[in-house]
Amino acid sequence: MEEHNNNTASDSFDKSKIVEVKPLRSLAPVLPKHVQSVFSGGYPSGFPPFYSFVKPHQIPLPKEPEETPLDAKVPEKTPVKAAAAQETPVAAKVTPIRAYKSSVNEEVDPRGDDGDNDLFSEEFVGDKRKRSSDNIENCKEFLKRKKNKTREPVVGGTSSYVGVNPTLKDDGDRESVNHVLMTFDSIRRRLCQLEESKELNNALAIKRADLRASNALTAKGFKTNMRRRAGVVPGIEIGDVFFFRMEMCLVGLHAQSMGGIDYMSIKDGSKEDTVALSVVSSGVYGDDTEDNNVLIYSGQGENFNKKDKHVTDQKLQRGNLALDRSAQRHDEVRVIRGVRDPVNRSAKIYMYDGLYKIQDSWIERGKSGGGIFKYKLARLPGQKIAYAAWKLAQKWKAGSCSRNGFILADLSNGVESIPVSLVNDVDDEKGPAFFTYFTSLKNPKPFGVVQPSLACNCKTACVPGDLNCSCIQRNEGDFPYTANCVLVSRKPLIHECGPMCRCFPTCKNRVSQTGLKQHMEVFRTKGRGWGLRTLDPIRAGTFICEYAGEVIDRAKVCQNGEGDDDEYVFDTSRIYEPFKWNYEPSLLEDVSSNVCSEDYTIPSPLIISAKNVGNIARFMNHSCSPNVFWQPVLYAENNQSFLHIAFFALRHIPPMGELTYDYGITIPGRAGGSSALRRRKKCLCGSAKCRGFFG
DNA sequence: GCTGGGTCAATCGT
DNA sequence: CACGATTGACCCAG
Repeated sequence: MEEHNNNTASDSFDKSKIVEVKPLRSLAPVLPKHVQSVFSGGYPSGFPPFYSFVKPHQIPLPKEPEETPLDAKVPEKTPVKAAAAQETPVAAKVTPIRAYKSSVNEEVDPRGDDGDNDLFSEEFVGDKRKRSSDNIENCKEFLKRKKNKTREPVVGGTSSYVGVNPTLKDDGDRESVNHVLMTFDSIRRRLCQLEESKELNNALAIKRADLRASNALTAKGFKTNMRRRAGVVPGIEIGDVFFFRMEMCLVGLHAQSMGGIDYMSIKDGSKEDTVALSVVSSGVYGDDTEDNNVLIYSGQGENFNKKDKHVTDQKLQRGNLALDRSAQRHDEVRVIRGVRDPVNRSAKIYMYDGLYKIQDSWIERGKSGGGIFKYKLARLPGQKIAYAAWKLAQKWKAGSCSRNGFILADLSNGVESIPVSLVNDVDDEKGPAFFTYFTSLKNPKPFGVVQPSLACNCKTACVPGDLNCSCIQRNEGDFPYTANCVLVSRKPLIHECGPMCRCFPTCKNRVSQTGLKQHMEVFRTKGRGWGLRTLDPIRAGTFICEYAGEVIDRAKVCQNGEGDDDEYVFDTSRIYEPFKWNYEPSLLEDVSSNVCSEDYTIPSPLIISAKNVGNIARFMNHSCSPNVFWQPVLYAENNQSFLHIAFFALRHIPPMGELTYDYGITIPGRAGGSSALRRRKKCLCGSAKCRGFFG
């Protein structure tokens, strides 16, 4: 494999290219001060506890809040205060959200009155297909009932699902916000999967999965921060990103599903008044300015009537009136910046950019001649840098702007199709210790299970719902990814198409083999060595990278066990804290679905050392509230199946967000060496749910 | 590959 | 309680 050592070639599929990075020092592990049982008590049997995600932003960390001063113009002290001020003002500790397993359902039998059953049944043979068509039936039935305005039971009763604590429905916190967002997206992904697999059969399409998912949650009262408020929304942090307007509705950031201005009426003594709460800048009216702390916002109202071709002025009513009143009272208005998604041109990404005040308003003539209200909003000083950081990141990506601490443009030296920059604006370290950049596994061992047919015979690309595809068959009939290449559900094992399959390399069932898609950066953290962060916003379920390195056996780990040699070891046999990521079928009325187990089944442990050979994954730090998870992926090469470890985004990750995953805990006595505890490192993740140790 | 028009639709206020 | 105003998300034609 190593004979072609050509760094200049740019074929990202060629895993054999190797690049050398200058040797430098590496960070020694910090040893724990005292011994502690990490998972003391374990979990209630039967269900995994839900992660807390209390402090998902690793930048800035509470202990080092001024890390990454992205904007030199901001005085050094202000961001610190801002970060503290932005801390959700939760008065009392709220009981954690309970997760419990869905019991056998007693939901309404979706069959009966619907005559569409024939659309789904014939072509499918076997148990799984039948259940799958039931799922579709259930969804359709649910949607039909929703249309007929049938009231769904609220939390409690016989329908069991993972709900929102009733006390958090009005006033939420970080945990409830993340819980709602993750549940929303899990359902949305599942609906996409159902829709895409159904297209082959010409059946009724489930369009607008975002709206359907929102319906499903709304029907169950699965929302948070429903009390309308001006100013800070508890649990929502400046810089949070959203991929659908509905997401902002569900967590109380902006209640209008379409309208750009959210407002409410208030009673001021005997007088009724109206206040603007938030605005969503769609980024299409030319509302961007040179200064990222200023937003020119256009009022609402049709300016040009297409029917009678009549041009009208905007009226000082509704949202426009609310903005006017808020301007007079100097109220704070939440601002959400909408930006067109460069990856998916028809989609938009939204970022919460904190509180602004209306400084000025005037009327302009629009292109068609009608009067348009304009509002100048200025960002309140002292808030954590968010939208401006995103803009800066875009400039850095384009190389159109110099930056502090810049060391290397591409750590992978051309091996990745997208450069991986190296920066350190923290200390004098000039780079990580020597290693060889490589994007897959060296010396992999064939997977222990004999597969009857390792490859599929699809002609161009495997199509969701095509049950003749042997790769889809091995995924139990489900296509693991949506058309956007987003993972739908965690599974014990994902079967991808491989080099032996007849389908093209562009087949959507090869997500983990297509290389880096996001702009990544290796950066110096404060106190945690090097870390990995993204310059692009990443949506939940997105493939990030494989854990590349040399496959080693346990004896080798023991042998290397002293010192910091095991710092770069990934080991599937560690204890990993379980968490729920997949959709909850009871929320979908998808009750007959066989929900994927989220327990991985790996017959023999896979141990990978990225000490000498590896990719960006080796720089990802540990967190007890991570935003990335790993997933075993299997595909065939040279008549044998090989297991790979693929990393996916656990939730949306904002630009400049650090990527972290749970390193797990080494089973005592198994790790080799005299004491397993020796290897454990003090955790500095700063999460509220921090276990204190990892490794 | 990109744009622009068409379609469907959720939410809150009136 | 129904309807209107708003315009996002996505699709398809050009």
